[in-house]
Amino acid sequence: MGSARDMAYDIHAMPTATRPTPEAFVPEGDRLSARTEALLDRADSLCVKRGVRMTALRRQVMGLMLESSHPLRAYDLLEQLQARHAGAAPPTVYRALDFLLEHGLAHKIERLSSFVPCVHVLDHSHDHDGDCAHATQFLICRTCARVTELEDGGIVRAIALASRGSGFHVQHSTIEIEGLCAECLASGTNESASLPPQ
Amino acid sequence: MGSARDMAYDIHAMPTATRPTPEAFVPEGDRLSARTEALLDRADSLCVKRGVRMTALRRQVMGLMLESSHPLRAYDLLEQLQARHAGAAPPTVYRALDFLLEHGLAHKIERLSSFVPCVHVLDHSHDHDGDCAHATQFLICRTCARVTELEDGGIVRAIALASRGSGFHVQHSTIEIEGLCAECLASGTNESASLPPQ
DNA sequence: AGCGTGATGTTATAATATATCAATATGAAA
DNA sequence: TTTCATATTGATATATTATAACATCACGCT
Ligand SMILES: [Zn+2]
Ligand SMILES: [Zn+2]
Ligand SMILES: [Zn+2]
Ligand SMILES: [Zn+2]
Repeated sequence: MGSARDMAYDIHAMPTATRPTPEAFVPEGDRLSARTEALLDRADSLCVKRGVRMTALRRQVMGLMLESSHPLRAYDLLEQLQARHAGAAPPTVYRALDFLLEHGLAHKIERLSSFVPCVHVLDHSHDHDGDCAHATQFLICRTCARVTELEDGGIVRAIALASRGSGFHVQHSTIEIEGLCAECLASGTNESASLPPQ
Repeated sequence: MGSARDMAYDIHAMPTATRPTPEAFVPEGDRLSARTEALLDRADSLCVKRGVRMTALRRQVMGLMLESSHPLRAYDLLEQLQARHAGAAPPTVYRALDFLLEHGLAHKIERLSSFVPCVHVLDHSHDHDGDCAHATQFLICRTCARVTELEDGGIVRAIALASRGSGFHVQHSTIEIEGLCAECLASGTNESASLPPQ
């Protein structure tokens, strides 16, 4: 029943030199917000430091996520990508996502089979070394579908403690917390944003 | 109705008219362990208390999970189910799973798109009321693929605290912790059990 | 220019999950 | 018992999510 996801404003303000094909005569309708541009540039320079390439495609996918208020599914991204990028197919998107996930520039929300850009690209003290996989937790609002990324030490410690109690060595944790965000609580709106139950 | 045990695996004790094909003369090969039978009976009586029905199909699916050392995917269950239940199709399994999840008799491991029986069916002080949705956390071993269900208050409190800090009202949390279990740590084996990376 | 590597294009298919409607079973009411 | 409403299952089709496999292309290096 996936439908009616918001259209995202497009991505097309990349550096001209970066653009892959000459097929792109789309009249540059939709610009990215200043914030998005800044974050993309930040992500780009992180990639340079790490000796990996933030290609036009990857930047475009990252841009789509940054411009969205909520998590996007792979095929949402594909659809939006196709508007500008005729040949795009599922692997196009999944590869870009794999790269972004691998480098900690995006995260997958398992419960939603959806993806969000990492909010810590900005403040990355994480820069230099390869701690792309930081410990994160997500707050998922069932009403407005917005997702908030946390990096809460208390949760991490509690998990470490409980795991140690079972003799378990933690490598990665998926923490996805569903409920109602502060805004939706305040406004009393309660229509669920078509999230899976429970 | 006949005792729950009668229905347990004797799917062929169904009205003849119901049976799709005559091919089904499977001679009752596989018995369930005593532990599984006990847990099934426990689950059954929980259902009675709640006024819902632990049908033969549901019991069979639950039994398959209980007999497995690791999480099973829906189509794993389907395949095993089909050995006894000729007409089984994807909805057959997903419906049974929906029921079991709804009543807290099983859990879905999102990271693995797989399902495990709830270990707390036994000690359910949870009996009477409808707290089917207890707060759980899962330890997933990347080497042996076994999953351990926890109910750790420390984790729950840490999550409540962090969420409150964001003005967020928690309804449900998905906590899936990947790493190495005590046994695999001890034995030093490290071949991954084909789990997803990171 | 020639080469090696990583990135993308392209097609096909696997794996996971749900929609829909028909048939049947179940338990309670009449 | 018969009747009825509802829950469950059967059966088919399809939606959604994700990957395999191989060809081609772009980039950096010599
Ligand atoms: Zn992050
Ligand atoms: Zn909200
Ligand atoms: Zn449980
Ligand atoms: Zn293990």
